[in-house]
Amino acid sequence: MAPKKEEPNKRIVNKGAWTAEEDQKLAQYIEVHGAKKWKVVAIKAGLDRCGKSCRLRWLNYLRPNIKRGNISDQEEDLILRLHKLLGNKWSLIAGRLPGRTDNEIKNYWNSHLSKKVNQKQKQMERSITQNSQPESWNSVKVNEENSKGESGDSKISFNTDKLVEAETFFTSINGGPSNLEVMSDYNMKPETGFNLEEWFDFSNEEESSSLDWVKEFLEPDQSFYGFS
DNA sequence: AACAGAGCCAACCGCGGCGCG
DNA sequence: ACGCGCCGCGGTTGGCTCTGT
Repeated sequence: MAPKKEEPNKRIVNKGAWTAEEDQKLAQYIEVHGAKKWKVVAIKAGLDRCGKSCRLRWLNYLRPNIKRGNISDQEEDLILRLHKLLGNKWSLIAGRLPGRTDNEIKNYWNSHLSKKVNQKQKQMERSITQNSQPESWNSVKVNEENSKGESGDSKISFNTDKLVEAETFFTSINGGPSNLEVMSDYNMKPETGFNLEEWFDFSNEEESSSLDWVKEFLEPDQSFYGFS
């Protein structure tokens, strides 16, 4: 196949790793003009990058208050719990972890936690063939279903086991909803009553840099997936 | 010391949702 | 109502680093 001809008026954009100079240009521009209209940001900042690339770089690397590495046990436990509840909704999970990005959490899950969960699951499968079903079995089964999540599907899947846990979870939080039964249909986006995505919207929260809410959320049982 | 394989993470890609003309 | 462009998300990939042989 012949290579595509470059369109005459099409900007040529850089790809690959960002240089320190590019970082500086982007950060300086956003500091002055703010982070909106990424396509415009890319052009006005003098970067040969697409808007998408600028957005990603800013959100995952340059944005202030970003925490990098060293995910604490508390954060890990929270990721496990939220993933169990939401599946691969990385942006929602990241929204509850101040300073963490969806990309970082996704990477952390794929490289660390998914293995842990799989190991634990296999361990349980072994024990189930030998003995009776362990108490925490349902939790792992639910997670397995979530992990299968179809790509591009914006719906949040629920099954009955998960709903029971979700209700426990939300009612444990001040002001949490108690009408999750309206969400009992599988693959149903909560149209009435409680809206999960709304609950995970922190745009108006003042304490987004604090993990205090986690203390309310975390139950005495620190080993949600059967390990801690 | 050299190589291979595994692990990790930054960045890209494709798709769906949304707003606007 | 429709088409278009932009934005945001989740999945995937490429390349660098680490570890074992």
